[in-house]
Amino acid sequence: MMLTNELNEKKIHILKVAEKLFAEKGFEGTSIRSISKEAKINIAMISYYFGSKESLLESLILYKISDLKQELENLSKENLQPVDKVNKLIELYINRINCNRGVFRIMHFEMTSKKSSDRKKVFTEIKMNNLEIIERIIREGQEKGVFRKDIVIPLLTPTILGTYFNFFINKEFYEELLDLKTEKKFNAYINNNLTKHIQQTIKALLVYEN
Amino acid sequence: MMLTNELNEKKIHILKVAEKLFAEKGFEGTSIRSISKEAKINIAMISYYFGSKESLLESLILYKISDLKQELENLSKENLQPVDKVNKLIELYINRINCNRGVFRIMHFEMTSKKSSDRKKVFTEIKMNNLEIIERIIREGQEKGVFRKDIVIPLLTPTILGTYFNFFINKEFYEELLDLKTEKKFNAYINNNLTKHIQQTIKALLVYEN
DNA sequence: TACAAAATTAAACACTTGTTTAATTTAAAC
DNA sequence: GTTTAAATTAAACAAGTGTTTAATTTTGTA
Repeated sequence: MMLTNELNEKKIHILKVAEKLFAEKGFEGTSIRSISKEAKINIAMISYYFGSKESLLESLILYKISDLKQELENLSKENLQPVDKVNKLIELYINRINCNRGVFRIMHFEMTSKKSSDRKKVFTEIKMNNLEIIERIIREGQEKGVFRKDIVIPLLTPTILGTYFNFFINKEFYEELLDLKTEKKFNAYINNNLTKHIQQTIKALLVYEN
Repeated sequence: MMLTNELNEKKIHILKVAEKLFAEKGFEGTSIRSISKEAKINIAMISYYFGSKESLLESLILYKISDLKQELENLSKENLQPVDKVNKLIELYINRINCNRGVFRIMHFEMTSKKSSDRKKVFTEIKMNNLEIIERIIREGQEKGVFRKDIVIPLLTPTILGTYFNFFINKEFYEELLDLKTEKKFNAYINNNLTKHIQQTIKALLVYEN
């Protein structure tokens, strides 16, 4: 019955459609029917391929973030000045998340209520892993005497990701305020101005002495 | 038919129950039936009192944030050093939002899909207003020569609120990581450590020179 | 007490949801 | 060409949704 973890072309097609709709309407707000309609396949095919809506989401997330870990790992081993490394980390993070809004929005906002505890474990693991990498980079900067010693490292991620997500959540507001009404302008602002803002913020926090 | 905007005891009771459930399960995830069950009233009473689930949410939001504007207004007129004023602003913001998680979570996370455009207008107005007050405070600090001149003021809010929300969204992760497993500990951490982290971050950004 | 308005109720309504069934078509293997 | 498994379909299913109805109880007033 084709209920495997492998991804063929049709499964990928479905995942892409699902991602698009999830990004627009959220996970709960997107029905299997709307996915099947948009993907031009029969409703039953989704259960046939993925088993359930939940498993579909799981497949989507795994499909989308599988190589982020490796990218971060590579970065942490690069030979860069501490500040540059952090800047690059932020740039990589924001760009990556911005390219995969749909999934990350669900991961960050719609996971609170659902408590499929094995999935929670997977996410906790990912977060733990990312935190360890960041920790390594910060400690390196501290040892080189560039960063302050009293940084609460686990709170850096909320500031980095939170700034992005809050900006993104208030998309319409900032589109109006900053004249970013085309998708191109909006993305350009994120990749330039917003990323720079976050980099400045984190740098200031890391090196500023009272 | 009791479809007014005034709030009697029973309506407030319903709002409180709704807030609690919304905080736990989200707006879409909370059914009118569950509200009526928890509030120990008949399902029909909610339509009877509020008209619809949407209007119930609207009532809840207005009920919860009606006096925040005044608080901010008062703060901006206080006679404080720029840094202290910003710190107090952050403290007030975080405390206020943390006390009204349920509503703010919905306002920030569940408004993307729904586009009841008159409600959007109300929120845009609130955001605009808050931004103006922050702008006033920052400009004051710039004129006094304490803050940098090149601050992108509209991006301060995403960093302040985003940090909080991202921390809150990942509640379970940080409960584990930082040993905050009781509600008391968690709230204490927010009111002390997290607030301080945000204050440090914003201060560093505002006064740090490259 | 009698009357009218308000409050409350159980039941029904119309609709959407995710999932499953059982029949049919397509594809592959022998 | 026949057989067997996979892919695809339309239809049904069971459960849940927000809302409305119409009947009943409670309340306040004359």
